[in-house]
Amino acid sequence: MTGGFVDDYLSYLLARASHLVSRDFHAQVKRSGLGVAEWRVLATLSDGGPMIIGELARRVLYEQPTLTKVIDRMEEGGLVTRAAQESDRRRIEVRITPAGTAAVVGLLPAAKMHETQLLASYSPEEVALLKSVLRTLIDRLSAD
Amino acid sequence: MTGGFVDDYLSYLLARASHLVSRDFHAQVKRSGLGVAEWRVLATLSDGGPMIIGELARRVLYEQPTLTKVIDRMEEGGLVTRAAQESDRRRIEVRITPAGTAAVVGLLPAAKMHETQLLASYSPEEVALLKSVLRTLIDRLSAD
DNA sequence: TGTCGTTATATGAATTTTCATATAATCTGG
DNA sequence: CCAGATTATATGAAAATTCATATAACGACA
Repeated sequence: MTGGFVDDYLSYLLARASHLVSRDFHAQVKRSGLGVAEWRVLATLSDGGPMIIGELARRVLYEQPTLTKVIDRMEEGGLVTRAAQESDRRRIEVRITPAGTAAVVGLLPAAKMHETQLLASYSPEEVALLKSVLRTLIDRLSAD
Repeated sequence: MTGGFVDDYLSYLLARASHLVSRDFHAQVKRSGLGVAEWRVLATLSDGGPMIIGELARRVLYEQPTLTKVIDRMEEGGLVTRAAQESDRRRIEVRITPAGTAAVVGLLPAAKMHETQLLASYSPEEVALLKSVLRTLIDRLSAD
């Protein structure tokens, strides 16, 4: 069952850890009436302010055409608004609405709590190193 | 751009690192004529031998009905075969074919090389701790 | 200012994925 | 041995995702 190539392969460890770590919380997200895509968009916007489609797509790990359709649905549902920037009307700024904020406000502390529980059995040094390695990987691979 | 909740959130760091780490290699997989799902299935089977649908679905991080359809296509394409176990005919064993092996055989060393390059700038201790934390997270969350 | 190359988002058709449930085999208690 | 509960996979309709490309706005330069 274990011991082969795959079980020591970084891509697989990351994919599986990511999958499992998200699983329980994503179930909670769905119970609250949001999909995972909506959760990611709202968490990102509520965290960092308005963002254009392309940047938001990179942030939430979707292709641009996929995100455009997610935003279509969310705009329809009143969770976000869409408006072209004055200075460059190609750039469409997505902005969270009060309804969107209301939809995530309860999930944000739940997410923090979920993370705290997950990491409770590791030392602060281990957690710091884990996050540091992940962040440097991300930074390096984002620079394209 | 940085410094908010999301940028320090473990789920997000894992998802983004996983996404970026896989991106280049997945492009290579697609150039070789396989999809990501096919690559994962073939890598898993070539690594660990035949496996029933349900276990394989957990391994490759797909829902069971999704994997059933992936296996439909792969069986159609001659990459795997499907056969019920003697002892329990509900359990369908998926087995890699010579054609399946031929399709992944070039990718496996490429995957190893990709990982080696990614981790080249970290110390062995950092790599060991990273993988150890990921594995303990996985083990803990798999136990359900 | 008009044309060309570039960047940003949208769209449509085809594929893939999901959700709920059907089918089928096995197990369990009486 | 039988009826109901459980487990494993398959199926079908609906939804989401992707790929290629269309549309539209901007930038540079003659």
